[in-house]
Amino acid sequence: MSDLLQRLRDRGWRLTAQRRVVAEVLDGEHVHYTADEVHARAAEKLPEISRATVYNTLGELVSIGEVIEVSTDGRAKRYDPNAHHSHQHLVCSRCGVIRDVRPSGDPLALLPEGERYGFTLDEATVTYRGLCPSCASA
Amino acid sequence: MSDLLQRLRDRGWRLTAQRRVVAEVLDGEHVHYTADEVHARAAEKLPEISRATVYNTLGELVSIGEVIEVSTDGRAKRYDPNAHHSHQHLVCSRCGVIRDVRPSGDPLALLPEGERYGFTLDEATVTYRGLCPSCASA
DNA sequence: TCTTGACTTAGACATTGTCCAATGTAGGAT
DNA sequence: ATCCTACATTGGACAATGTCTAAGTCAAGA
Repeated sequence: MSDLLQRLRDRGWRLTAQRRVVAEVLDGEHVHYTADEVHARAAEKLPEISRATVYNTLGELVSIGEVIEVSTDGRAKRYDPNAHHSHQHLVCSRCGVIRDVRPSGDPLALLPEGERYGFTLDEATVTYRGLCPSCASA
Repeated sequence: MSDLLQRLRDRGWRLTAQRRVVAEVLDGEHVHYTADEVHARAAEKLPEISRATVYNTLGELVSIGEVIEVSTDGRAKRYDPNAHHSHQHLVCSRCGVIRDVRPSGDPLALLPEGERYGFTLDEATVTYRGLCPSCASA
Protein backbone atom coordinates (compact mmCIF):
# COMPACT_ATOMS: atom_id res chain seq x y z
CA MET A 1 0.00 0.00 0.00
CA SER A 2 1.27 3.40 -0.90
CA ASP A 3 2.18 5.91 1.75
CA LEU A 4 -0.69 8.09 0.62
CA LEU A 5 -3.29 5.35 1.15
CA GLN A 6 -1.78 4.64 4.56
CA ARG A 7 -2.03 8.31 5.54
CA LEU A 8 -5.63 8.41 4.38
CA ARG A 9 -6.43 5.31 6.41
CA ASP A 10 -4.77 6.92 9.42
CA ARG A 11 -7.11 9.85 9.00
CA GLY A 12 -10.10 7.57 9.20
CA TRP A 13 -10.91 7.58 5.50
CA ARG A 14 -12.93 4.70 4.17
CA LEU A 15 -10.75 3.14 1.53
CA THR A 16 -13.23 2.64 -1.26
CA ALA A 17 -12.28 1.35 -4.67
CA GLN A 18 -12.93 4.82 -6.09
CA ARG A 19 -10.57 6.56 -3.70
CA ARG A 20 -7.92 3.95 -4.37
CA VAL A 21 -7.92 4.49 -8.11
CA VAL A 22 -7.86 8.28 -7.76
CA ALA A 23 -4.88 7.94 -5.43
CA GLU A 24 -3.19 5.59 -7.91
CA VAL A 25 -3.66 8.05 -10.78
CA LEU A 26 -1.99 10.77 -8.71
CA ASP A 27 0.77 8.47 -7.58
CA GLY A 28 3.01 9.17 -10.60
CA GLU A 29 5.95 11.52 -10.58
CA HIS A 30 5.23 15.16 -11.27
CA VAL A 31 1.81 14.77 -12.82
CA HIS A 32 -0.42 17.81 -13.22
CA TYR A 33 -3.76 16.46 -14.38
CA THR A 34 -7.05 18.28 -14.65
CA ALA A 35 -10.03 16.78 -12.84
CA ASP A 36 -11.35 15.38 -16.10
CA GLU A 37 -7.99 13.83 -16.92
CA VAL A 38 -7.95 12.20 -13.49
CA HIS A 39 -11.46 10.96 -14.16
CA ALA A 40 -10.53 9.52 -17.55
CA ARG A 41 -7.50 7.69 -16.16
CA ALA A 42 -9.40 6.45 -13.12
CA ALA A 43 -12.19 5.19 -15.37
CA GLU A 44 -9.70 2.96 -17.21
CA LYS A 45 -9.39 0.94 -14.04
CA LEU A 46 -12.86 1.44 -12.62
CA PRO A 47 -15.21 2.30 -15.49
CA GLU A 48 -18.21 3.19 -13.38
CA ILE A 49 -16.50 5.89 -11.31
CA SER A 50 -18.45 9.14 -11.53
CA ARG A 51 -17.25 12.67 -12.14
CA ALA A 52 -18.75 13.78 -8.85
CA THR A 53 -16.68 11.30 -6.90
CA VAL A 54 -13.49 12.40 -8.60
CA TYR A 55 -14.27 16.04 -7.81
CA ASN A 56 -15.16 15.11 -4.22
CA THR A 57 -12.00 13.09 -3.70
CA LEU A 58 -9.73 15.70 -5.25
CA GLY A 59 -11.32 18.39 -3.10
CA GLU A 60 -10.78 16.31 0.01
CA LEU A 61 -7.16 15.57 -0.88
CA VAL A 62 -6.58 19.28 -1.35
CA SER A 63 -8.24 20.23 1.92
CA ILE A 64 -6.05 17.85 3.92
CA GLY A 65 -2.93 19.05 2.15
CA GLU A 66 -2.05 15.88 0.25
CA VAL A 67 -2.54 17.49 -3.16
CA ILE A 68 -2.07 21.05 -4.37
CA GLU A 69 -4.43 22.85 -6.70
CA VAL A 70 -2.67 24.68 -9.52
CA SER A 71 -4.25 27.24 -11.88
CA THR A 72 -1.73 28.21 -14.48
CA ASP A 73 -4.00 29.28 -17.27
CA GLY A 74 -7.35 30.35 -15.86
CA ARG A 75 -8.92 27.25 -17.35
CA ALA A 76 -9.31 23.92 -15.60
CA LYS A 77 -7.49 23.56 -12.30
CA ARG A 78 -4.73 20.97 -12.16
CA TYR A 79 -3.93 18.67 -9.28
CA ASP A 80 -0.34 18.27 -8.14
CA PRO A 81 0.48 15.41 -5.75
CA ASN A 82 3.95 16.81 -5.01
CA ALA A 83 2.59 18.50 -1.89
CA HIS A 84 5.33 17.67 0.57
CA HIS A 85 8.13 19.52 -1.18
CA SER A 86 7.72 23.27 -1.57
CA HIS A 87 8.01 24.21 -5.21
CA GLN A 88 6.82 26.52 -7.94
CA HIS A 89 5.85 25.93 -11.58
CA LEU A 90 7.46 26.52 -14.95
CA VAL A 91 4.95 26.54 -17.81
CA CYS A 92 5.46 26.49 -21.57
CA SER A 93 3.45 29.35 -23.09
CA ARG A 94 2.83 27.36 -26.25
CA CYS A 95 2.22 23.71 -25.39
CA GLY A 96 1.30 24.16 -21.74
CA VAL A 97 3.67 21.54 -20.32
CA ILE A 98 4.35 22.10 -16.62
CA ARG A 99 7.52 21.38 -14.62
CA ASP A 100 8.02 21.61 -10.89
CA VAL A 101 10.89 23.94 -10.04
CA ARG A 102 12.56 25.19 -6.88
CA PRO A 103 13.57 28.86 -6.77
CA SER A 104 16.58 29.77 -4.67
CA GLY A 105 15.40 31.69 -1.65
CA ASP A 106 11.92 32.53 -0.48
CA PRO A 107 9.83 34.56 -2.97
CA LEU A 108 7.99 36.06 0.02
CA ALA A 109 11.15 37.87 1.01
CA LEU A 110 11.03 39.90 -2.21
CA LEU A 111 8.02 41.90 -1.02
CA PRO A 112 9.22 44.92 0.99
CA GLU A 113 7.41 45.89 4.17
CA GLY A 114 6.17 49.06 2.49
CA GLU A 115 4.40 46.99 -0.16
CA ARG A 116 2.49 44.74 2.24
CA TYR A 117 -0.34 47.14 3.10
CA GLY A 118 -0.89 45.61 6.51
CA PHE A 119 -1.54 42.13 5.14
CA THR A 120 -0.47 39.10 7.16
CA LEU A 121 1.45 37.26 4.46
CA ASP A 122 1.04 33.56 4.15
CA GLU A 123 2.59 32.34 0.92
CA ALA A 124 3.78 33.35 -2.53
CA THR A 125 3.08 31.27 -5.60
CA VAL A 126 5.24 31.90 -8.64
CA THR A 127 4.52 30.87 -12.22
CA TYR A 128 7.46 31.09 -14.58
CA ARG A 129 6.52 31.24 -18.25
CA GLY A 130 8.53 30.72 -21.38
CA LEU A 131 9.05 28.26 -24.21
CA CYS A 132 10.08 24.69 -23.55
CA PRO A 133 12.97 23.33 -25.64
CA SER A 134 10.65 21.55 -28.11
CA CYS A 135 8.48 24.60 -28.71
CA ALA A 136 11.46 26.97 -28.88
CA SER A 137 13.07 24.95 -31.69
CA ALA A 138 9.85 24.45 -33.67
CA MET B 1 -10.21 61.74 -24.61
CA SER B 2 -8.28 59.35 -22.47
CA ASP B 3 -4.84 58.21 -23.44
CA LEU B 4 -6.19 54.70 -23.87
CA LEU B 5 -8.81 55.77 -26.41
CA GLN B 6 -6.17 57.76 -28.28
CA ARG B 7 -3.88 54.74 -28.43
CA LEU B 8 -6.73 52.58 -29.69
CA ARG B 9 -7.53 55.13 -32.38
CA ASP B 10 -3.86 55.20 -33.36
CA ARG B 11 -4.05 51.45 -33.86
CA GLY B 12 -6.92 51.85 -36.29
CA TRP B 13 -9.67 50.76 -33.92
CA ARG B 14 -13.15 51.90 -34.71
CA LEU B 15 -14.21 53.86 -31.68
CA THR B 16 -17.68 52.52 -31.10
CA ALA B 17 -19.83 53.48 -28.15
CA GLN B 18 -19.35 49.96 -26.77
CA ARG B 19 -15.57 50.15 -26.82
CA ARG B 20 -15.67 53.57 -25.25
CA VAL B 21 -17.70 52.47 -22.25
CA VAL B 22 -15.54 49.37 -21.71
CA ALA B 23 -12.47 51.61 -21.78
CA GLU B 24 -14.14 53.99 -19.31
CA VAL B 25 -14.95 51.17 -16.91
CA LEU B 26 -11.30 50.12 -16.92
CA ASP B 27 -10.08 53.68 -16.58
CA GLY B 28 -10.22 53.67 -12.77
CA GLU B 29 -7.25 53.22 -10.53
CA HIS B 30 -6.25 49.69 -9.69
CA VAL B 31 -9.48 47.97 -10.63
CA HIS B 32 -9.55 44.20 -11.05
CA TYR B 33 -12.97 43.40 -12.46
CA THR B 34 -14.23 40.14 -13.88
CA ALA B 35 -15.69 40.19 -17.39
CA ASP B 36 -19.21 40.11 -15.94
CA GLU B 37 -18.43 42.99 -13.60
CA VAL B 38 -17.13 45.00 -16.54
CA HIS B 39 -20.31 44.12 -18.41
CA ALA B 40 -22.54 45.19 -15.52
CA ARG B 41 -20.76 48.54 -15.15
CA ALA B 42 -20.68 49.16 -18.87
CA ALA B 43 -24.39 48.38 -19.09
CA GLU B 44 -25.12 51.20 -16.63
CA LYS B 45 -24.02 53.65 -19.31
CA LEU B 46 -25.01 51.68 -22.38
CA PRO B 47 -27.77 49.24 -21.43
CA GLU B 48 -27.86 47.35 -24.69
CA ILE B 49 -24.20 46.31 -24.68
CA SER B 50 -23.87 42.55 -25.01
CA ARG B 51 -21.74 40.10 -23.10
CA ALA B 52 -20.08 38.98 -26.33
CA THR B 53 -18.86 42.48 -27.09
CA VAL B 54 -17.41 42.88 -23.62
CA TYR B 55 -15.58 39.57 -23.96
CA ASN B 56 -14.38 40.53 -27.44
CA THR B 57 -13.16 43.94 -26.35
CA LEU B 58 -11.40 42.64 -23.26
CA GLY B 59 -9.71 39.94 -25.32
CA GLU B 60 -8.52 42.53 -27.81
CA LEU B 61 -7.23 44.85 -25.10
CA VAL B 62 -5.30 41.94 -23.62
CA SER B 63 -3.83 40.90 -26.95
CA ILE B 64 -2.48 44.37 -27.66
CA GLY B 65 -1.06 44.66 -24.16
CA GLU B 66 -3.29 47.43 -22.82
CA VAL B 67 -4.85 45.22 -20.16
CA ILE B 68 -3.50 42.23 -18.21
CA GLU B 69 -5.47 39.09 -17.48
CA VAL B 70 -5.18 37.95 -13.87
CA SER B 71 -6.31 34.57 -12.51
CA THR B 72 -5.88 34.57 -8.77
CA ASP B 73 -8.42 31.99 -7.77
CA GLY B 74 -9.07 29.61 -10.64
CA ARG B 75 -12.50 31.14 -11.10
CA ALA B 76 -13.34 34.07 -13.35
CA LYS B 77 -10.39 35.91 -14.85
CA ARG B 78 -9.93 39.52 -13.83
CA TYR B 79 -8.83 42.39 -16.04
CA ASP B 80 -6.16 44.79 -14.84
CA PRO B 81 -5.64 48.03 -16.76
CA ASN B 82 -2.38 48.77 -14.94
CA ALA B 83 -0.45 47.22 -17.82
CA HIS B 84 2.31 49.77 -18.25
CA HIS B 85 3.89 49.35 -14.82
CA SER B 86 5.30 45.93 -14.02
CA HIS B 87 3.72 44.61 -10.86
CA GLN B 88 2.51 41.56 -9.00
CA HIS B 89 -0.61 40.87 -6.91
CA LEU B 90 -1.37 40.57 -3.23
CA VAL B 91 -4.64 38.74 -2.54
CA CYS B 92 -6.65 38.34 0.66
CA SER B 93 -7.34 34.63 1.17
CA ARG B 94 -10.65 35.40 2.85
CA CYS B 95 -12.36 38.32 1.10
CA GLY B 96 -10.46 38.16 -2.19
CA VAL B 97 -9.47 41.82 -2.35
CA ILE B 98 -6.52 42.40 -4.70
CA ARG B 99 -3.73 44.99 -4.47
CA ASP B 100 -1.04 45.75 -6.99
CA VAL B 101 2.42 45.41 -5.44
CA ARG B 102 5.99 45.80 -6.62
CA PRO B 103 8.52 43.26 -5.36
CA SER B 104 12.11 44.41 -4.97
CA GLY B 105 14.18 42.77 -7.65
CA ASP B 106 13.18 40.53 -10.50
CA PRO B 107 11.43 37.28 -9.47
CA LEU B 108 12.87 35.67 -12.61
CA ALA B 109 16.32 35.94 -11.10
CA LEU B 110 15.32 33.55 -8.32
CA LEU B 111 15.22 30.57 -10.70
CA PRO B 112 18.71 29.04 -10.95
CA GLU B 113 20.01 27.91 -14.31
CA GLY B 114 19.86 24.30 -13.17
CA GLU B 115 16.10 24.65 -12.60
CA ARG B 116 15.25 26.03 -16.04
CA TYR B 117 15.27 22.74 -17.98
CA GLY B 118 16.23 24.42 -21.22
CA PHE B 119 13.22 26.75 -21.22
CA THR B 120 13.57 30.24 -22.69
CA LEU B 121 12.16 32.23 -19.79
CA ASP B 122 9.84 35.08 -20.50
CA GLU B 123 8.23 36.24 -17.28
CA ALA B 124 7.39 35.33 -13.73
CA THR B 125 4.04 36.12 -12.17
CA VAL B 126 3.83 36.11 -8.40
CA THR B 127 0.69 35.93 -6.28
CA TYR B 128 1.17 36.80 -2.63
CA ARG B 129 -1.56 35.50 -0.34
CA GLY B 130 -2.51 36.38 3.20
CA LEU B 131 -5.13 38.19 5.21
CA CYS B 132 -5.92 41.83 4.64
CA PRO B 133 -6.10 44.06 7.74
CA SER B 134 -9.93 43.92 7.90
CA CYS B 135 -10.08 40.14 7.64
CA ALA B 136 -7.16 39.62 10.03
CA SER B 137 -8.92 41.60 12.78
CA ALA B 138 -12.33 40.01 12.25
C1' DT C 1 -24.18 60.84 -48.35
C1' DC C 2 -22.92 56.42 -49.60
C1' DT C 3 -20.56 52.24 -49.15
C1' DT C 4 -18.33 48.70 -47.09
C1' DG C 5 -15.92 45.98 -44.09
C1' DA C 6 -15.52 45.92 -39.34
C1' DC C 7 -18.41 45.70 -35.28
C1' DT C 8 -22.33 44.19 -32.37
C1' DT C 9 -26.03 41.29 -31.06
C1' DA C 10 -28.85 37.35 -29.17
C1' DG C 11 -28.69 33.17 -28.08
C1' DA C 12 -26.99 28.48 -28.73
C1' DC C 13 -23.29 25.85 -27.30
C1' DA C 14 -18.96 24.28 -24.65
C1' DT C 15 -16.28 23.61 -20.55
C1' DT C 16 -15.65 23.27 -15.84
C1' DG C 17 -17.47 22.71 -11.51
C1' DT C 18 -21.33 22.10 -7.75
C1' DC C 19 -25.32 20.11 -5.66
C1' DC C 20 -28.87 16.78 -4.39
C1' DA C 21 -31.79 12.76 -3.50
C1' DA C 22 -31.50 7.97 -4.08
C1' DT C 23 -28.67 4.04 -3.68
C1' DG C 24 -24.62 1.36 -2.26
C1' DT C 25 -21.04 -0.25 0.91
C1' DA C 26 -16.73 -0.31 4.36
C1' DG C 27 -15.79 -1.55 8.49
C1' DG C 28 -17.03 -1.77 13.34
C1' DA C 29 -20.42 -4.22 16.33
C1' DT C 30 -22.58 -8.41 17.44
C1' DA D 1 -19.90 -14.56 9.44
C1' DT D 2 -23.60 -11.22 9.27
C1' DC D 3 -25.74 -7.07 10.15
C1' DC D 4 -26.02 -1.91 10.74
C1' DT D 5 -25.44 2.48 9.70
C1' DA D 6 -22.98 6.43 8.83
C1' DC D 7 -20.37 7.64 5.19
C1' DA D 8 -19.54 7.31 0.20
C1' DT D 9 -21.06 7.06 -4.62
C1' DT D 10 -24.03 7.94 -8.46
C1' DG D 11 -26.47 10.30 -12.36
C1' DG D 12 -28.22 14.10 -13.67
C1' DA D 13 -29.80 18.74 -13.02
C1' DC D 14 -27.97 23.10 -12.37
C1' DA D 15 -24.54 27.08 -12.18
C1' DA D 16 -20.70 29.93 -13.68
C1' DT D 17 -17.73 31.30 -17.16
C1' DG D 18 -16.43 31.63 -21.73
C1' DT D 19 -16.83 30.85 -27.11
C1' DC D 20 -19.00 30.90 -31.51
C1' DT D 21 -22.12 32.10 -35.38
C1' DA D 22 -25.36 34.18 -38.50
C1' DA D 23 -27.74 38.27 -39.18
C1' DG D 24 -28.16 43.03 -38.51
C1' DT D 25 -25.74 47.73 -37.62
C1' DC D 26 -22.63 51.46 -38.04
C1' DA D 27 -17.93 54.29 -38.16
C1' DA D 28 -15.32 56.49 -41.08
C1' DG D 29 -13.16 57.05 -45.53
C1' DA D 30 -14.41 58.06 -50.58
